[in-house]
Amino acid sequence: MGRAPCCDKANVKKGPWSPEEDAKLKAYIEENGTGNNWIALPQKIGLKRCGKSCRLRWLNYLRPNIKHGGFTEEEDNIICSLYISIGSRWSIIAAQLPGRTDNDIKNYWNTRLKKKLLGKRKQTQMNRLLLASGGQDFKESNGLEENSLLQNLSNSALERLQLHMQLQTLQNPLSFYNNPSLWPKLTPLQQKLIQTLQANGLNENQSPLYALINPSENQAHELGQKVRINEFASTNFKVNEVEKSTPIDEFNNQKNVLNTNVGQENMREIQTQGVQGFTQLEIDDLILNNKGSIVLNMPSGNQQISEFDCFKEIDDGSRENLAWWSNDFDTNTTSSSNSWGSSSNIPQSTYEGMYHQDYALGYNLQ
DNA sequence: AATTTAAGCAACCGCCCCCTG
DNA sequence: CCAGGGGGCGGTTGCTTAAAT
Repeated sequence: MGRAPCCDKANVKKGPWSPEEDAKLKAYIEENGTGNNWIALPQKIGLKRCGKSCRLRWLNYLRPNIKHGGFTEEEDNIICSLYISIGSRWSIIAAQLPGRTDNDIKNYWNTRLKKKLLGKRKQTQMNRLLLASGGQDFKESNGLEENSLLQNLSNSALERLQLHMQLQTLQNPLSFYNNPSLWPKLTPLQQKLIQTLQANGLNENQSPLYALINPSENQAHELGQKVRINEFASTNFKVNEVEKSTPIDEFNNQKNVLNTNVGQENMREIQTQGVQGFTQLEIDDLILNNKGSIVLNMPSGNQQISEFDCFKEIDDGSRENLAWWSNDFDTNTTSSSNSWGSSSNIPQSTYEGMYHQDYALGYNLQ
């Protein structure tokens, strides 16, 4: 049993409003107001429209001082900053822009502003992060649903994170994302491996051992998401490696991965012939420390970082902001999509604190 | 010039908050 | 205190127009 509809669906007109309908509605409301009852309004005027439809038409097009199109650079900045801070709370965003409606801003964001912000090239870069983190694209490409780094992020949060990083990169070329010196360090043995390869003029993929710590694209695909995440970690970002396995599991996992990744032949080659410049102990160490899951920088234990630690170098002191990316934010603070109004159950201080943090960043979108 | 594809946008849908009786 | 229903909201649809082929 659903609830009763707000109007007689069979007897209401749908679709675009005619000038006559607009005129009727506008004239009536200007003279009498809405009477605080939208549902009853169309009957009074003699309009065959749903009350909600009347309300929408009035709020979005007929009421005075509505602006359409021609968004200014300043408005763009405000929309973007607020979107990053609070997500798709269009009514709140609209409240900061006199004359703009939530619907207009929503459409503007979805069709233009988002594209303006995320250029083609940067989009590709960010997709890599999403892929590596188990984002939707990657899920679709390999069907994996579990073990994603950012699986606690909602789509909206991911998008905001993406935008935040994008803007961070544009604004600060020395930020974490653009600064290799901030990227995680290789272990001494891993450095030695790479140096040895370079010294011998070998391509990385010519070494079966190297494949242990840097699987190729299709190898990663075969191995699934876990490897993919770490592959990305090895070259670009610190990411979180969720270790759920027991040591025995890890051992078996390692065997499976080695069998799949390097192949029986390569493993035999490594084990029987060794690798030039490396002792058997070092080879074992490399294999063991990389655990088959190709954990380059987080072999085990202490080097692991918590989920959001990986972003703490985005800009120092702003780690608090990152809480707003998480699902906790979306679910815990907004039991519904529209609980952000003046009657919100969120303490005002929290709201203001959140609001000012990113808003103060004053992103320049040019 | 005709057709297809993409973009823009108005309007609808359905959920949920909260007021009222 | 509770249930019903109106208002408000975000997500989505589908129509129109513009651009590309």
